[in-house]
Amino acid sequence: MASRKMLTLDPIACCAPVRTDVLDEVQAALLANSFAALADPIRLRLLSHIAASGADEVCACDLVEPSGRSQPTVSHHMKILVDAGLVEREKRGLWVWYRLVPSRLDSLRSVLG
Amino acid sequence: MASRKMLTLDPIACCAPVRTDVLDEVQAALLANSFAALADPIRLRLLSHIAASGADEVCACDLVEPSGRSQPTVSHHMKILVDAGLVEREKRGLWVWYRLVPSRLDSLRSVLG
DNA sequence: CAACTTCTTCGATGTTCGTCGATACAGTTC
DNA sequence: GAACTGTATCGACGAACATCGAAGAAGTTG
Repeated sequence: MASRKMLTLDPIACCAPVRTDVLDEVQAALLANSFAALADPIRLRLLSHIAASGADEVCACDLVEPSGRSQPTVSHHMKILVDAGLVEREKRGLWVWYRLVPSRLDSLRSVLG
Repeated sequence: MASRKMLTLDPIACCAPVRTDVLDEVQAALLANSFAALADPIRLRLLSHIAASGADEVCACDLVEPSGRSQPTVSHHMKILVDAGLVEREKRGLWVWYRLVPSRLDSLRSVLG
């Protein structure tokens, strides 16, 4: 609002009342964290790589080379995706396997609609 | 692939072939930029504020106080949303009005599905 | 147990980001 | 034109981030 109505302009020009926010600060922080996980080209390509694979699991060892980044960097990015709940991690023997979490992607999608 | 197949473990344990990425580097960079616009709690609440208002336009002057940030900071964040194509800007008289761009939100949503 | 493999964590570095006060710009009022 | 109002830009600073090499942790092989 501020001092907007103290000016004597056309009253139609400004402003329609604004309802209360639907997102409180906690929700916004959580969502922002999830979107931040998607806000990096490497991570998007890692996700895409898993989604585009025929299998529903992908070995970590198959993510390093196509990403064009070092192995520690890929591990770092995968941790961010896992922490955001977009990907699940499972270690079997020496190898680590990643799976998408469709429900989490769905819930993010619903926020945009 | 790496040296995965040089080890003599259970061949079923590792690894299914991985298809080519669906996202090339250019697409990934563009998408990452869009998601980065959503990767901040203040910007999410600004978007939410516009969406939750009855009107399809919201005056910039009504975004500052509920955001809890300074006017320059809000202006900065709105510019990021506009540059990402998520919001449209229109100046009328002294005031600036913001509108959501549903088509852009839709296209982002479709990426997650 | 010793050597090896995969992945994570640590430490360091350069870059990007959010924030605000001060200032500049655009439009209105008198 | 002078004073005022709403918004954008500038400059600076601290925090967060991406990146990599090196070292550590977990697991396998012989």
